[in-house]
Amino acid sequence: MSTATSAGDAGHMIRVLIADDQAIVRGGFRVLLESEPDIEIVGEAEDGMQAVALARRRDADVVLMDVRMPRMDGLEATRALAGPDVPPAERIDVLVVTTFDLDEYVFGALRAGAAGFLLKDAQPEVLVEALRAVAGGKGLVDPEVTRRLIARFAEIAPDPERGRALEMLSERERAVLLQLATGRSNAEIAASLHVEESTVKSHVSAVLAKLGLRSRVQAVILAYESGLVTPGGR
Amino acid sequence: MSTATSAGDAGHMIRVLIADDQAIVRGGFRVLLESEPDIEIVGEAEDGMQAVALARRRDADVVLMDVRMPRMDGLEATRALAGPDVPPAERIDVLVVTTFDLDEYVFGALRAGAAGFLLKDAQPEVLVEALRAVAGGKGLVDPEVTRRLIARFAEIAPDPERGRALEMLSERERAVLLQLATGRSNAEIAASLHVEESTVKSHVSAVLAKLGLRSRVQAVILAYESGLVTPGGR
DNA sequence: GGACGCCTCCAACTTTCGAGGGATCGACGA
DNA sequence: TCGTCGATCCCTCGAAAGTTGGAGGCGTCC
Repeated sequence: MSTATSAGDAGHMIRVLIADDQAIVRGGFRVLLESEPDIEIVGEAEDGMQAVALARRRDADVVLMDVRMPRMDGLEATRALAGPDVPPAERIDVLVVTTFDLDEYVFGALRAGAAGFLLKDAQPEVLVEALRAVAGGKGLVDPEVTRRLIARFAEIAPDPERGRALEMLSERERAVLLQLATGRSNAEIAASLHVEESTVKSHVSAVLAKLGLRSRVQAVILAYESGLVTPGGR
Repeated sequence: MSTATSAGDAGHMIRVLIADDQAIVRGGFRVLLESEPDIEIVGEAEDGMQAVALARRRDADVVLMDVRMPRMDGLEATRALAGPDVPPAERIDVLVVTTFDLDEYVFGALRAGAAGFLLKDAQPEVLVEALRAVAGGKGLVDPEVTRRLIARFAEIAPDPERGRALEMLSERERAVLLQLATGRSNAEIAASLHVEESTVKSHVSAVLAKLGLRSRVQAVILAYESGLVTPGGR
């Protein structure tokens, strides 16, 4: 929350690395960006490996990342620079720019930690604007793909309303439900919680009774539907 | 895919309805938009009820929707105009514009079917641009909130990689897994699939064996984690 | 024609669940 | 102080869930 020192600051240049396997494309980006007073191109990479290494060595603020690249693709490289496994202090923002408007790329890039996603046919001003937004701690998704992103989001987003029911559970019962949702048996939950299996059974029964369910499977489903646990559960 | 007749077309005006409970705000939007040659304000509403009714009666292309409103809030109104329960032909695009940058509003609006989400402190040009984008079948989310949208998306998006395992299942086995993920018992699945319970047990055992799992609960978890089923499961 | 995978079913068996009783203890509020 | 609630444990018992080892039919591929 405090890292972004307002990118457009006078005197503070946005250090950009361009990663694309085609020299022509890199050149295009370069001429486009070099005319901007607040943007500085600190390097070019022609594959994902180079992109990750150079971004770190040159201390880039933002990496302009293509998806299709040899050796390591843009999504993997994004994961290495901005993914959930990277310590927050070491993260480098990534703006993914690709020719291909594929869900696989869009959702993949965003899951990988990209802060922005643009199509290469976007207006040059949009690219620059997106770069500034990303460097400023904001995000930007091409309007062309935003609709699909929203649709997908609506599809997979849990309903917080359904989570209201979970409020009637005691703390311990919620803990047990959390364990249930990992697929553990009563015996395993007991071991993990350092209590007897009989106790776990009591809790499970209480959970089912309070939520009006008939089996642990239904409890797990509710845990997912309500957002108590998420597929990417970290 | 074919509806969007390129909003900025000469001769084709974007019919906009403004929904906000504060007259001053409506007035602000009005003067801002009336100077645009391709935008036509077809009405104003001061609550959600009015917004929905007027949008339909005036055949609006886009509704500029505030969130906090009396009688029916903007999220509910959005659901009524663009929600998943509305037949595609009757849907009216909604651009949610609010003062408050709350996750509840952002995610709520997008889940409700909004095509765009802006904060009221956005630049006027951005608002106009967003309006055109939405009318053109595109989407737009304020860069200020896009980061959080992406982060949330990454958190809840299933990993398609984990779905690869499901490919080794037979069609019938996948059908059984789908039923499992609704919380049905073996007996209920049997009834629903018009087979004997013993058959269902065979299939369930096969599913568990193929996926290397030990209980139906784990199978259901995999179904969610892989995206075979989603919380918003329609 | 045989091998193979899938779907359907069966029976017998073990293990796990989950419900239905209790019980004790401590905390907290009326 | 009493009542309530949560957490912990106990036991019983019936009902699910899963395993194992079949079997027959059906289609495909070689």
